[in-house]
Amino acid sequence: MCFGMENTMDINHTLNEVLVRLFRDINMIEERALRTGEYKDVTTNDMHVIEAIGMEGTKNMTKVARLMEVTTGTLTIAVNSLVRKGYVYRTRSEEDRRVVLVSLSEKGKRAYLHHSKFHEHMIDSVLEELTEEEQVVLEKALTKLLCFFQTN
Amino acid sequence: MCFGMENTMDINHTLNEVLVRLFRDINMIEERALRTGEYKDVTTNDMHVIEAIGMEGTKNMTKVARLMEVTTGTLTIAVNSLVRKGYVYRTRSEEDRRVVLVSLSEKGKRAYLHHSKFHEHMIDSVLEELTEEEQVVLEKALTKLLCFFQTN
DNA sequence: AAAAAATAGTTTGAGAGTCAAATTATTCAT
DNA sequence: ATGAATAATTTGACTCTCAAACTATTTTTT
Repeated sequence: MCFGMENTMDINHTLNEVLVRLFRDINMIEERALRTGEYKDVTTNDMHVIEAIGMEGTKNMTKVARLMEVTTGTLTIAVNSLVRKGYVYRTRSEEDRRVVLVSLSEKGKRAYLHHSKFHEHMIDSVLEELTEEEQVVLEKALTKLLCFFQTN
Repeated sequence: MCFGMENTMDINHTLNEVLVRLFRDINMIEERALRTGEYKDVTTNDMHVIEAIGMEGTKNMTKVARLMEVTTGTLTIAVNSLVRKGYVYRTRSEEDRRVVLVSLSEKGKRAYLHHSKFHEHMIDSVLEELTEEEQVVLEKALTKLLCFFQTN
């Protein structure tokens, strides 16, 4: 009922349609779902930084940049903004004073959990209408899709 | 074999992993796959414009902008660049001189086909490992996923 | 027919995100 | 102790985005 995915279309075409939409809209969709209430000022990119920093303690800039596959210069700018907005702490390491350590503030941790809850909710919502056998097929297909990307 | 998706993980977790990766990396992945050879200078965004203009004749700016869900101002800039790079023609309508008509050049059409081939190849790669019933299940699951996005 | 309103597109100003290359500060190695 | 390597930031340039101002043209109203 969501929109016209009538079964007159062949599966190949339908799949292509769905994937094209997912590709094109996924970031916008996720951003819209995430930027609510307390987290109005968090962009998708901000959220990825928050995710990469993670809940456990601190990480240095190079490590976070590598996780995100961006340059440290790019990350510096993203972290500037997140520090300004109060999601991230930035401190200099005492052992090696070249190193900058970043970590999530309480607000940052709340945003992290907000984000994970969204993902859980999404997964649950998708899975709850599928049988176990169907879930296995979905997993197989998506893993294959990722595999295709990583080798092409 | 692509990466560690061992079956010790429960399916929910695996699915979440895959979706997170697809979310985060899909644009980068697609861009990397598309920007090859002749099409080195085509960004993902450029490709979406090319897709929205389409293979059949001309469209006006407003129509293309609506398809892409961006403002006409944004589209003007994208089209400037695509005209400069030789993928798109821009002409003024004779019937209504306010209207600007855009269409794909030969190079633009080749890029369009390059893009569709990539998608076809991708879909085939995913489907070739699934039985017909599994394909039906996959379609159902993905449609559900898209549905979730469009209503949440 | 003249004036006002509506429409199509471009331009402008501003902000986010990105990279490569230059720069600064610090540590490691010889 | 000097030179090389490393960590991060800064700079300059580009793309993508929007809202709002603007230009040109067409349509509607009076």
